[in-house]
Amino acid sequence: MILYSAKDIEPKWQAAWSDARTFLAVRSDDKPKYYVLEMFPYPSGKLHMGHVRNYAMGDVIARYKLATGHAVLHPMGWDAFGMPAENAAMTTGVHPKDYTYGNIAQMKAQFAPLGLSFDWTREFATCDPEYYGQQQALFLDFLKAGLIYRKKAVVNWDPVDMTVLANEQVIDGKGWRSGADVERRELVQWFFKISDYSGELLAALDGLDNWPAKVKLMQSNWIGKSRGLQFAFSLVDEPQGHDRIEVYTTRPDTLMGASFVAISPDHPLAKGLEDDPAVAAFNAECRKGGTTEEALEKAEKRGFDTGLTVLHPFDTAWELPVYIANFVLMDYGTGAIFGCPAHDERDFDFATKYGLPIIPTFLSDAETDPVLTEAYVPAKTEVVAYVKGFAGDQMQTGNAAIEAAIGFCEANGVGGGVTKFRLRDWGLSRQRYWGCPIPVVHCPDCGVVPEDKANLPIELPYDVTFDVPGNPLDRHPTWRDCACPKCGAAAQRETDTMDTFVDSSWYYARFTAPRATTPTVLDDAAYWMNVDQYIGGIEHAILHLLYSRFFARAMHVTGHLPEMAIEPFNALFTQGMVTHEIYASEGRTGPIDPRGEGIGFTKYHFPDEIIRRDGGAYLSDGTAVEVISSAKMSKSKKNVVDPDAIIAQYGADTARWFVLSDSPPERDVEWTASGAEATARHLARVYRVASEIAAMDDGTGAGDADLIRTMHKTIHEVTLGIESFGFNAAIAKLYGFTSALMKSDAGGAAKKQAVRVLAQLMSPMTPHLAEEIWAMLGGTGLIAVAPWPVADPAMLTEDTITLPIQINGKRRSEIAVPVDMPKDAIEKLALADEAVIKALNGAAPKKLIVVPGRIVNVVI
RNA sequence: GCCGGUGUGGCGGAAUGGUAGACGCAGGGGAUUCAAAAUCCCCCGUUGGCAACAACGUGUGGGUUCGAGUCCCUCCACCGGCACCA
Repeated sequence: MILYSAKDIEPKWQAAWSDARTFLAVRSDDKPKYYVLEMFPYPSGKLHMGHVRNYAMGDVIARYKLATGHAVLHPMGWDAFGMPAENAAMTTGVHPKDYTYGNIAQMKAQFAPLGLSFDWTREFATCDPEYYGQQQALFLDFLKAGLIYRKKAVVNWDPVDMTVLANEQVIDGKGWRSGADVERRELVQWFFKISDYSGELLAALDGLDNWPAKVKLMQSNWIGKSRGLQFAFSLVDEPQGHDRIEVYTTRPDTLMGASFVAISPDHPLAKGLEDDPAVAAFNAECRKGGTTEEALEKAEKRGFDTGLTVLHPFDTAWELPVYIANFVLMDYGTGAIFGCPAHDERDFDFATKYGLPIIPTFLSDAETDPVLTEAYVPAKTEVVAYVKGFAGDQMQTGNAAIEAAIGFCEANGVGGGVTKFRLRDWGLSRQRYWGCPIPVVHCPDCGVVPEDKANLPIELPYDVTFDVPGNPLDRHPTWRDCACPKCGAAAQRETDTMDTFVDSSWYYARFTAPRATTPTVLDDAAYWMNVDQYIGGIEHAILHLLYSRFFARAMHVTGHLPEMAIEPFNALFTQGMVTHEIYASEGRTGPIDPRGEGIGFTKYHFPDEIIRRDGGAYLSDGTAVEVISSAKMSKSKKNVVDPDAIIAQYGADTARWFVLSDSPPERDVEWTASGAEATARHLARVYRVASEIAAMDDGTGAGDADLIRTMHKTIHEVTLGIESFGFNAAIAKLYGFTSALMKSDAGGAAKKQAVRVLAQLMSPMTPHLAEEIWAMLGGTGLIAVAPWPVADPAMLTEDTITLPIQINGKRRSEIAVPVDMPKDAIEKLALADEAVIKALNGAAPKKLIVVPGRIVNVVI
């Protein structure tokens, strides 16, 4: 018996592809181009199964497109800046640069045995000066084009470590290392004017036909277009010279129910009142905790009565109290709101807490002066009776009421209707070392001066230390010192670096000309762009993808991309995670750091430490282990399976096939040892069957026609499956075809034809095995570039089909009919069916539904 | 808290509004073997029944429809995102 050995065949074919330069992206005049891109990885140093899945999917597409005659661009690179390298520097003393490039080398070595069809000649890392220098050039062009500006913005401030923290480093409102209460503090930072594009980024979502609807919806909600009323309350006294409070509301229809005004603790008026120690203390209290919207929204709603009052715009005898409230955000609208407790749950709670009036403006019936026990929030389409309103009595809530209210206010000189977006400008400044330096200089005379492009790249200095928290660039003895590009005087560099999202916002464009001495080359970009298929995690649905869409537009405005590339990703696919069971036992290993292993009293175990028997799970010493349901593979939970080990045991084809076969690609897939074994067994079976068939004489057999028909159906189904990302369904069809091939009594000629097609259909998933079989059956050249098989349409239809017969929607019988039998003939046949006759019992059916080719339903 | 998604046998899952459970795993039975491994064949939602078959069945509760896993509403659970994790 011939045994299948992945170990022997996989390196052989990888070398063959490499020698033939099979995956080199080459522009072509006579082939259509196809650009397939998977979100590039952060070089953590360790390839995990999630990577394998992501890149296996991209590889299926890339190889399929190659076989269907495209000039394919399938590049790979590294999203290499970021916090982990600095954390490693702090904990182990390794330099971020050495750490990062070391990790890249390791991961690249782990990629090799997977047999992925990358064009490695285009590889780059975002931490290469050749890359980030071009990014600095883009920054300067964006700055010149007015797409970048400076303003104050809040950051998480650790008052003990005296450093800015990422949201991830704030745990329950405390700094992850110091444990100190985090404060929100303002810093002057650089911003991209993404909000200038709010309307366009929203409108253009409509054209993204091959994006998941959910991603478009999430982006749409994130951009958050709203229609509302902007107006001002007059302050009764004029504290600190303020005579009015500007308010934006999306619910002007509740204006008659206003019972208080609340301003953000960061509102100029609130800050102006800080001479009062009580106000200062309250504001300081509000500034505690992290900056995330989640933290702010979940915090207890608190208010401080300033004692100030404002006048209701429609009744100057009506004074409303002014509160400072922790739930009002300076970043939204005007940093001030009015509260209508009757029709908003949060305002209702606030009013109850502080004893404020609750004034209904509309009700479900005409009841007057009711006492509400909770906020009354009518459904969008509910018709309500207004007791206090703008347009009289009966009216729908929702947009009609809001527009009516805006119209009434405008007519009476109270503010105006405005359209606002929720999307905020993108702050790109980071107070960190391991990122792209922002290429500006602070000159004592000229102020903020952009660097000369001739001085790019502004390289990160290597001689830095991480012994104290904070940005090493700030305390570097010489790196900051420079000459002002404008006047030549001694000046200092900006020490902030760029958000790593900047790096990943244009790498797809750089891949089209990765060695160019300009950010892009228009001619190459015009040829390869857009990305025809982009693949990555759903966790990037909003930020990364939105930033990239903005960046492509900004790059077009500054002449770095053609107009056709302003929506850089034609099609998007978001894949699920790879998960694994978690094994936990009692026992404390002690916290290593606040985020690491050993939190609480649970000890986790790697899958290969576990022995399954009698339906339980045990360690080798017999200790029982709790099996916790599957979750995303993570180091802290130890529920990881190392691709290296799987490849060593079964080969890359098994790993690839399994991660593609077991779940739909957009859903999570659970890695199971038994599943991997079953896959290995199946691939061995395919190999064995192919070997046996290769040894057959060319002849005919009784099953020839059936086998060839099945073959054409499989070609059709697998092709459709690949094109629609139905990899798991396509693989199920390949199982079926293999089994048909084994059972068939077709002759050698037909079987050889079928097995060659089987190899071709499998080749995107299991390329090495496919090449081996192809060679075994005398296929010409590499299967990777052999033309994709085409199904004969005539082979896809059957002459007769089985129609199920339902009685009152329940299946009761079936009839076999010619595929083109007319409807009335089917009706006659159905009524003649034994089960139908019995059920009708002589009566006529109430209704007879015939869906040709599908079903018959007899309604009695 | 807000936005988005998911929920189907013991398990992963399949199913243009039209036969629910394809395909795979696990399990059971058999063939082969001195025996085992490997391989091959059959069975396999739940309940009742020897069986034919019947009833029930796609997270919960309602609705639309001749017909709902699929569409609409409610609730529950879990997952992703929430602007400095990448």
